[in-house]
Amino acid sequence: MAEEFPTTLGFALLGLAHQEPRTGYGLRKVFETSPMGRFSSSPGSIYPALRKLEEAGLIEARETDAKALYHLTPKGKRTLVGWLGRPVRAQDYDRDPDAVLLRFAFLDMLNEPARTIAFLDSFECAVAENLAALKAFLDSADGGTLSLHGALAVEHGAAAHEAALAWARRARRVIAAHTSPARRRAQS
Amino acid sequence: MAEEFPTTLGFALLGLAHQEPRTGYGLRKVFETSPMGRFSSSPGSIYPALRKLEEAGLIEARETDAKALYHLTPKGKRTLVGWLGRPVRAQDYDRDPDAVLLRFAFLDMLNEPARTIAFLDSFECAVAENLAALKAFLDSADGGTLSLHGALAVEHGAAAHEAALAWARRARRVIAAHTSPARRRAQS
DNA sequence: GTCCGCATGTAAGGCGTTACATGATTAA
DNA sequence: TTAATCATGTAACGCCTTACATGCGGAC
Repeated sequence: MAEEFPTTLGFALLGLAHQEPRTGYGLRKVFETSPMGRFSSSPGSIYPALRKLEEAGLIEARETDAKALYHLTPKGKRTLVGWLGRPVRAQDYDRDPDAVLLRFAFLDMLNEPARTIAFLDSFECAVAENLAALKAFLDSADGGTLSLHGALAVEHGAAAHEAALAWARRARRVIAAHTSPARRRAQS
Repeated sequence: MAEEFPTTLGFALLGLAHQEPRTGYGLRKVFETSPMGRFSSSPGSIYPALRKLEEAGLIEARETDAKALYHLTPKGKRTLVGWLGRPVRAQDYDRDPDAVLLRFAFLDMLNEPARTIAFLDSFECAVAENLAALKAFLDSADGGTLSLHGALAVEHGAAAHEAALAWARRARRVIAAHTSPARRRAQS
């Protein structure tokens, strides 16, 4: 049923372990000390998630120096890269914007600006679609069913979407600027 | 454990049933045809939630015209009003912004602009606090641990918070304008 | 010698998700 | 009469949450 295997939390762990092998505790610390905290809270979710990733063959604990550091298996890396490569659908951003941004955050591991740009393309489409839906709802309901407060609440959502669009455009510029002469030469 | 009884979905149902008594199906329809859809999805969550609200004595099904319409009991109304009156804490907005906006949307049932203003006060504080935390994180981590993509992802969050602040200020103006001469006379 | 941070878990509970099922009424 | 909409559910499953529990090592 639904079989979306690694959970958002699972992908967060996968991405972090790929950045640098860590212990379970080390992973927890990241959640506690960064905005990534939204994806977890304390051992009750992390340790079981790690075990499931391990059972699925996506990570392995390697004993290094008396510490068991988790690192990605090839399969784990494939899974992570596959996740990163998915285009952003409107429902993705609607249901769980945080997960979408998590994907963006990990996208730098690919070191392929073109992938990031493609991500931002689909991101903008998705957000624009959701924004249009909100506006359509406001137009259709306004002057009737919707209270003043209700309309304002929907407008909060619309404002958030507009901010996301502006962010995406800025991100695109930043990425482009960062991929200037030096890197572009190194790539081709 | 944690005993936060009515779930966000529960409060959504409470608020909708208070606006106007509806059948379970009628409530479902609201979720399917409005941005409130974020709080539910299909019967598997709504019917059990309704039963729990009924068992807790917050709503009652009244047989009207061969249809069972749910309406709030006095206790249900007290619970709802109590929820609406809570100040917004930083963690509230951080953990579940949607729930906070849902509260705002229902706030009009009180018909007390002062309450709405108080809500917006605490809302702004909460958002500002979260925004400051994100900025502090960016400042502390920048130039080191944080990748370009990571920093951009955090900035997306910051942009959303700033949009929320701007929205709150605008909402305040709209509410104030709506409470102009005519209503103000009626109130005092 | 005590406290704090490292490090790793388990147990109970609840809630939402998906998917399956069923019937009545009304419109084509 | 066949399809859609109204109307109400159940069952399996999984995941997160909270809270509890434990042990080691270093610092003061």
